[in-house]
Amino acid sequence: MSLSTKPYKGARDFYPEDKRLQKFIFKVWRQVAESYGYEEYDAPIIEPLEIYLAKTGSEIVDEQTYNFIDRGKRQVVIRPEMTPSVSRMVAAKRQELAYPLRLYSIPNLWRYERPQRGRLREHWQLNVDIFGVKSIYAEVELINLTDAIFKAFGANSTMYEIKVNHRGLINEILKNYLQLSQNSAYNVAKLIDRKAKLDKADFLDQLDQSLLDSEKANKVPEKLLSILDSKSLSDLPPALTKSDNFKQLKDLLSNLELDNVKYDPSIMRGFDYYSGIVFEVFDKSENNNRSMMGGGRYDGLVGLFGVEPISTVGFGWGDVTLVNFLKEHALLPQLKPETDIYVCLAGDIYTKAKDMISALRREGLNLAIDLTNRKLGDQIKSADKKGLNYVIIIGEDELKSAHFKLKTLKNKQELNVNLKELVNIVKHDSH
RNA sequence: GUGCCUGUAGCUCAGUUGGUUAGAGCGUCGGGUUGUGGUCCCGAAGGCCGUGAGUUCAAGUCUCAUCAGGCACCCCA
Repeated sequence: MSLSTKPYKGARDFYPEDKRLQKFIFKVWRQVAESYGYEEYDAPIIEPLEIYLAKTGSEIVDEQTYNFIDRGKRQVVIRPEMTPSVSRMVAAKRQELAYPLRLYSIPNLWRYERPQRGRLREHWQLNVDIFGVKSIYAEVELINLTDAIFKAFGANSTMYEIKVNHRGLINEILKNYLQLSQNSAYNVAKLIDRKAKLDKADFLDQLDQSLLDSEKANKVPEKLLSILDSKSLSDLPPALTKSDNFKQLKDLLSNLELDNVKYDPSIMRGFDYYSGIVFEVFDKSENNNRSMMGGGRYDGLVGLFGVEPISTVGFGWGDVTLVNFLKEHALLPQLKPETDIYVCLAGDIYTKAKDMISALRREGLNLAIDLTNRKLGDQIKSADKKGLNYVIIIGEDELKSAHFKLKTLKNKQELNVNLKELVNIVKHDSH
């Protein structure tokens, strides 16, 4: 019996090629977040169970976390999301932080679930949060930031759609407008969340099961369907347009100068802690039929740590869904290896060539030396296989003349150059 | 946790209504002479057909179980 070479189910190995893509994604995420004034932070990958219990949503904690009892008999969890951690950190230094506080992080998160397209057991997630802003300008900023990231990856607004809704407005609809019981409201909320995945008949069937007879008699299904069919805020019944929540949504939409944002009454978001506006971005391609990223306002989470609550808006954006998006729209860049030059040695001259190589490294070039003393053809083959473009050959002749044979693998060119010329050519090409 | 689909070489797959020693392409390794790769030519290695049972004269092919993977649901990035 031999050991399996496969990575753990739902988790990934990152070979250099994969890691290069990840580095590229993180770089874009960081650049855009920092261009909006967000600062990077991090937290432990293990957290006490309690910080998820209160508000995350029970199924995630009960059934989808990696959790265990540590040697000190503490119940701990490998973080399934970042929001409770950052809330904890902010609560801990609530008095001394400067607001608005803008934070971002790219944690690796784990959830115990069956892997499928766009959903693994592990992913890297960009988390961006702004603390201490009560107005919808916080939401405006984060949605604009989201859009800026898409643009930075080369996407255009026909490739994705930003959908917004308001948790408070949903609650008003369910409790005041439709007058649902506590229990029915809960079930209907979960059902609305699934609406996009159900066909009309199934949706109606499940709606029927979620409601009390008195509610059905009260025309709840008809009223609800009419609301869910709303394509814009102006389609909502007049009774709802007077609420503050409605006004916030309206304000938000009028402040966003994007042509791919729209109100969608079925956007719910899974986490229980959302308290205001929520938003999600969807790939317009049918092949990626699930939410790419999402977020919203959660004004109550910091307060759970025993301090005065702080208004917060944040979002999470997973790398798996992003890569699917980039692939789908042919936005993956050609990424070059980090190594600039492959050094082939003609003969056993490593010791003599060392100074020459060091001199090149001092010029800021990345050099990989072939240490095998194989035939030159085999050495060049290695460079080609690694995807490198430049090869220099160093042998007795080159050491004497202080020149290199610089080979460009792409076009088979071979130049005899000195150190300065070599540096110029390679640097010019790779930067 | 539930459902559906799929397991044949490192990878992608072909294997006729069950019928002798299991196939291709790519990849790998070696060769085509001495300091020059990608093309081309020649050659080689590499499979208990996921695993276990059953049906049959005969199983890669049929049945069941089991494991693994994919997709969908649940939930969510």
